[in-house]
Amino acid sequence: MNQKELTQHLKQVKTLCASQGARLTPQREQVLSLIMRSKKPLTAYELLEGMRQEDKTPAPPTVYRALEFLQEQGLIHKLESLHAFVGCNHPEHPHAGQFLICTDCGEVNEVCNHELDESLNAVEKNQGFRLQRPVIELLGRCASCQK
Amino acid sequence: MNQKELTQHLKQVKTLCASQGARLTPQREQVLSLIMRSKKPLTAYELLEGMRQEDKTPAPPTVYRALEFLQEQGLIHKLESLHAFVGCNHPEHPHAGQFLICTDCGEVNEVCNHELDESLNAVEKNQGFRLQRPVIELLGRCASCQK
DNA sequence: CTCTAGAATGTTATAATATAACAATTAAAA
DNA sequence: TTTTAATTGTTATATTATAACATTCTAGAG
Repeated sequence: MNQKELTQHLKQVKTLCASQGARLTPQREQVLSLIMRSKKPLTAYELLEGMRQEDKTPAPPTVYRALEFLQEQGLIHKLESLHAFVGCNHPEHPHAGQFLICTDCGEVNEVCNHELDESLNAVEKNQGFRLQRPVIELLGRCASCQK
Repeated sequence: MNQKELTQHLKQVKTLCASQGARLTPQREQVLSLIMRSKKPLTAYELLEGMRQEDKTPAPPTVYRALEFLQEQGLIHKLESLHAFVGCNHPEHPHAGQFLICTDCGEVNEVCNHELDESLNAVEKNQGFRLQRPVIELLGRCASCQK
């Protein structure tokens, strides 16, 4: 996401947070910006690096707290298989993500496959299971890396 | 899995490994047994505890190596969202697992949903993505924990 | 059977990820 | 303005995982 897109995104996110009574503080906004600008998922410690100022680096709890907040607001997703975080492009309606993760170039693509959603619903029904947090991370090689 | 089932399972697994030229050493067998007997997924360090003998505890690389071997042989699955391992009940034909994980009681249920598999195939085709390792972990509440 | 190469294990150290606990500060609400 | 709750700062430490190198074991060649 380039600077222009980011500005636009942040504007939308601020409105969203305001409507939820959630406070997007400067620190949280900084973490979100770092994530949205990155082409690749970022780990907590990579974000800490990114937050470093001339004189001081924040401590781990700082970034983990920001990440917790951003996840709660549905502004980012955590990729369990990578211990890393990616931005959510559709924060306006909460959803669990489905991710295609290229093990070659590292790019991550959030997809919204309806059929897959329905399969999950079916599993829920069959098993009497109440799904709260689906983790769908599809690791493999993306189209361009196969050439 | 009870003692009798475990014995039966180990017998099958030994045959399987033999046919692959893979060596199921006593240590690897011990780790597999601990995992198969457990009702809950076990972390690497829980397994280390389980491997402790009167006088000495093995070091972390010991258990991580055994876990690596067992995963390669398709005898166990790693749950990324829990940093823990569960046994595979159908090691005879290799497969990626789909897991229902109860966040209440901690039980894990490996399911084999065909529809879900097909959805994954569809995603692959649509996106030109070559799926190598799907991570499907469905966290929620199991039927009995909802009562 | 012996030798040897490769596999497996042992050992030490440390990297990478994540959270607990409590203090200080800031913002919102009464 | 006060006071309450949320946020941030700080220190320490827990948890998960791997690197690097030494030693031992095992299967197969000769």
